[in-house]
Amino acid sequence: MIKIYSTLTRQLEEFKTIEPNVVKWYNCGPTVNGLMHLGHARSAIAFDTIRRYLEYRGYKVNYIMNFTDIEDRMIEVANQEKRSVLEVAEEYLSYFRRDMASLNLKPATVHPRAMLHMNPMIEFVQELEEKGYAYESNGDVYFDVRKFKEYGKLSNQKIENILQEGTEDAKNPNKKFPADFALWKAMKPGEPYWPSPWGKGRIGWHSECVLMSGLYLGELIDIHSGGQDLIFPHHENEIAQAEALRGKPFVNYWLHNGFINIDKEKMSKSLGNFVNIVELLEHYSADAVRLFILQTHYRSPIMFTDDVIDQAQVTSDRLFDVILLTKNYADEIMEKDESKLSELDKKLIEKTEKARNDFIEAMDEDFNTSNGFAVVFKFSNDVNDYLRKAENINSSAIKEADKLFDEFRSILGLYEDFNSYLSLDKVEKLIKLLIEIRGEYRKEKNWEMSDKIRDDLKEAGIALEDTPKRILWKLTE
RNA sequence: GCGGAGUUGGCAGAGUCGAUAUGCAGCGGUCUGCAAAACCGUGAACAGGAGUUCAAAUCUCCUACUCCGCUCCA
Repeated sequence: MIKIYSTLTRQLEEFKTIEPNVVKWYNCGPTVNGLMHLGHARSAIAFDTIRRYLEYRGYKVNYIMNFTDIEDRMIEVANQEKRSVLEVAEEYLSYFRRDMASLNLKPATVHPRAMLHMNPMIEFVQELEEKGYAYESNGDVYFDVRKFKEYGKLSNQKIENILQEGTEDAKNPNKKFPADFALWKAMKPGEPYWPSPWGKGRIGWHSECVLMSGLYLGELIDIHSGGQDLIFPHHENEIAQAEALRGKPFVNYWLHNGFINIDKEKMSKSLGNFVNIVELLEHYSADAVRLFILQTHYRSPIMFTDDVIDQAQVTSDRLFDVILLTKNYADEIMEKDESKLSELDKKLIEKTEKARNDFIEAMDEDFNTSNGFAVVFKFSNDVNDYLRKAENINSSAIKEADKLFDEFRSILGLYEDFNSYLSLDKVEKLIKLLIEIRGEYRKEKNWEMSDKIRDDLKEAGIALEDTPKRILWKLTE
């Protein structure tokens, strides 16, 4: 049984989907006005892993993650760079896709974009207005939070404590009440716009996600997720719109990931202390970054220091080694005689089963990847031990271990590409070395050994050709 | 001010009433022609104070400190 902590109830709850074996999940994605940084990566990796785990547990996960491409900051950046918002969005979007791929993040089922959904959003705001939850004011449209009695329930705040006087937004004279939030923003000079019943303007950020989640997943969804900073006001405002309009619940489980801190401060765009993913990946592998993030439970804060990510790199490399060694042996064709299982074989098989169960147990408890990794590391010790101590490596035992490593890798999103590890460059060096050694044998007229090397290589798909001047080699098959 | 999370060994980080978390780094050992790797063992922690309990890192209260949200932000 999977348990999930929901921000709304502030406790662990049994995970039950609306439809059997299907998860409807909306994750609030980034605003594409800059490069992907470690904070985005934390959120994306945490939820990517949870998604992968749910898939492992047999769910079909319909995972929607938006890209916000029209927003105050988008316009700001566009003006700074003297380009259109669309151009800015296109460029950073492509960078995001690139960085997400390099972190081995699975693409969402759909990545919707606000700009492409302007008409249904306008209709959505109109409906809110018709039902009396929204009011127009000088071309803006605001949500009247006092009309929604449960406002504040997600962030656990009383309406009178929200938005104190003196904050920028509370002073907005178009609002009836300081906490009211914009559904539609009237165009200012130089801004992009869409026509609407209230004049030229654009959609407010908080409406985008409600509308798009409804469009792609339906009115009630299983999971809605994002960073902890989105609890208020963003998700609070989503609930207000969705539930006011529809008169029924919007989301069953609210998931929020913790932040990454640098020097005891949160990493954020506004503080300018963020670490870009492109730059980080120049020094550390994507696997190390994923491991660094997943070693900590997704709701806890992470302190970023060079030391800690260095440690993660070492750990990641060690883990990779044992998985690679296992794969090397699992790929070999060995006699499969299960009646000849040694004590060590049997023990390894037992440990494999136990590790799988322990891992599932850890992950079932609100996706506790810390405990999950503890299981993975213990198991990797056992396998390392087996690989060195077993008299004969039994194919059924090592293949089970390899299979479990594959499961771990696919859930945690680690070491996806073994082929790139065995690069042609390395193969080339290896072949040249063998040719050199064979040359020594030929000098000694040790034809038995030199022929063996040539024959065995040929069988492995590497053909050697002895020509007068040099030895040519090529890969066959 | 209001709301929330937290303070665990050298570092990171789980655990939440009774077991050895785990990783990195130490230290010792095993293996070993050399090198490397690996495995095993080991030391070391529960912010401070009071209370509840047979038993508390784990529950309650108090104190101190940290972080987050209340403003665009993952």
